[in-house]
Amino acid sequence: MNDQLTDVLTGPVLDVAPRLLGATLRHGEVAVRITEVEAYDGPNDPGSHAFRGPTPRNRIMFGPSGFLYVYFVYGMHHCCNVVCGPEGTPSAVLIRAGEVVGGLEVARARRGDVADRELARGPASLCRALGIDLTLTGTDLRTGQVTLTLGDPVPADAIASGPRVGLRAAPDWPWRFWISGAPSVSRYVAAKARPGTSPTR
DNA sequence: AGTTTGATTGGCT
DNA sequence: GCCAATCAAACTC
Repeated sequence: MNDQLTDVLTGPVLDVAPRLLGATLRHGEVAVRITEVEAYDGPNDPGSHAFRGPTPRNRIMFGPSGFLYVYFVYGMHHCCNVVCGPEGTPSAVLIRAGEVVGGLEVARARRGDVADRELARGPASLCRALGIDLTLTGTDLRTGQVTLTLGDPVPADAIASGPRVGLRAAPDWPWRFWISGAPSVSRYVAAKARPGTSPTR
């Protein structure tokens, strides 16, 4: 079964990332329309978790496209990615933000007292609204508990791009894509400098 | 076996 | 604007 989703996701990550804008990610009742993503290009990308080769955490990225890669950071947050590219190419697209379009009550209960447009604003907030955690890494997005459904492509003139958020490596690559003007798009934050490292001298 | 760090968020000086 | 929270994974002996 070679559906449209598989075909699209198996392409180059820089094509896949903007194509995921407007797509719907669903887990149970909660569904999110994606408004912001970032591309990570495996072995060629010092910002990627897969840059230094396979590990227990990132191994799902080395398999075929169409699976969910979830990781845990800062001792409290989950972030989720869609694995893309051909098998053996560890590329992925980080799902950074979206608007809740289904299961609003459940999402509100998970997120607490925030405005609806902020329910899935930022990658960790999005995972929390959707109830995504480490147990869901490796989920098949065509047949699993978490599913991805493509929307109509967002026109190129409605897509903006810029540097990825919070990266110390390759901070200038403009591999973050978002729907221009969408209120759920997160704010840009530069990586914090490492102590003892001064930019000049 | 011990140390460092982080694809973040929310609360407070 | 700045900084603490909090721990799994990666990295370094």
